[in-house]
Amino acid sequence: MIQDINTTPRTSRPDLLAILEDQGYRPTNQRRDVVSLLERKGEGFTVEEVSEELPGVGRATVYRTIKLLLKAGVLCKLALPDGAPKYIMARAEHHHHTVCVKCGTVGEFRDTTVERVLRAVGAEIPGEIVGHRMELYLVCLDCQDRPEG
Amino acid sequence: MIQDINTTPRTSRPDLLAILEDQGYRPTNQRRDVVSLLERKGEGFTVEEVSEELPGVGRATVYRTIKLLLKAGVLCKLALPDGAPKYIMARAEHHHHTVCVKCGTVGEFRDTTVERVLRAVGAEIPGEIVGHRMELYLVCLDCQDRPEG
DNA sequence: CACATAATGATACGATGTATCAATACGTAC
DNA sequence: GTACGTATTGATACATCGTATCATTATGTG
Repeated sequence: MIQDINTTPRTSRPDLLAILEDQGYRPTNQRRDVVSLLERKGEGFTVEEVSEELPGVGRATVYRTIKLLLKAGVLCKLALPDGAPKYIMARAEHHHHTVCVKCGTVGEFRDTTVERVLRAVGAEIPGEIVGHRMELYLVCLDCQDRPEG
Repeated sequence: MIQDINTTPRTSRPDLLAILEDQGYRPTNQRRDVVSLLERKGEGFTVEEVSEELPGVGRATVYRTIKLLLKAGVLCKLALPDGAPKYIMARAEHHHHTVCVKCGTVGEFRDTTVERVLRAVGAEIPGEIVGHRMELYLVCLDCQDRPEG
């Protein structure tokens, strides 16, 4: 029922730049730099963090590129308990995220039951469901092992 | 299974100021002003909006008071699709929110299945679940009726 | 009343973006 | 390759959502 997709291979590294090109966007050097860094990172990052690591690319351009990748569906934006945003490479399948509230590590899971329940709930709520957001917050095993992080 | 708690009476208007006093906070005039406004609003608001309606209370104090109410559990903080925060008076029972992406109206629902599924998912994920976030985004009936809102 | 402390407000600051707009790079047509 | 129109960029300013600081003020208690 539940699939820990962390142990399954990630969708074979998509060529993010090619995805942008397919949508009619130009493959500029700045975009090349950004997606190249994201492909190396992948495991949960903030935009400011990316921007700091790319001093040669303007901050606005980093935001713009990440916004394009979000729209293209190759990035997910998720929220920490306080609402702070965090990004992670998306998978092909719809899924949800877990976030360790101590170390910030992001995990992923997929559970068909969750989707079925959401659909059932949606069917009984007036209005047309157009999306949802769901994150599980946890203390990961590593952080449990060292109580005073 | 699903309860539309929008039609059930809200927890008999709690005296927010008394709740703060019970926690050892002083019932100042500013806090009185803030909670009085929140008790009249209730249906989804931002802090800036509250602050603008209370020119006599400093912006920082509004934020501080709302933070106290959040900690006390009498307010919920939820996120719009873009992550923008919105607050609403909490109910006694745990519940989730729906947000109309057109008009921003917040609704509430409670579904025991959702909680059971989340517990089941949590049991199979390494680490200790300490919280979750879930919002449904929809286009409410009113907004469906006027297509170009 | 006096005193210790909690609370306030002004201000500055930090994070997360978006809008503007002149300068530049890119793709295409020749 | 050149010229041209347009997409993109970067600098800057601005908007939102908060928090930190700190001198001033209000509050509760003895």
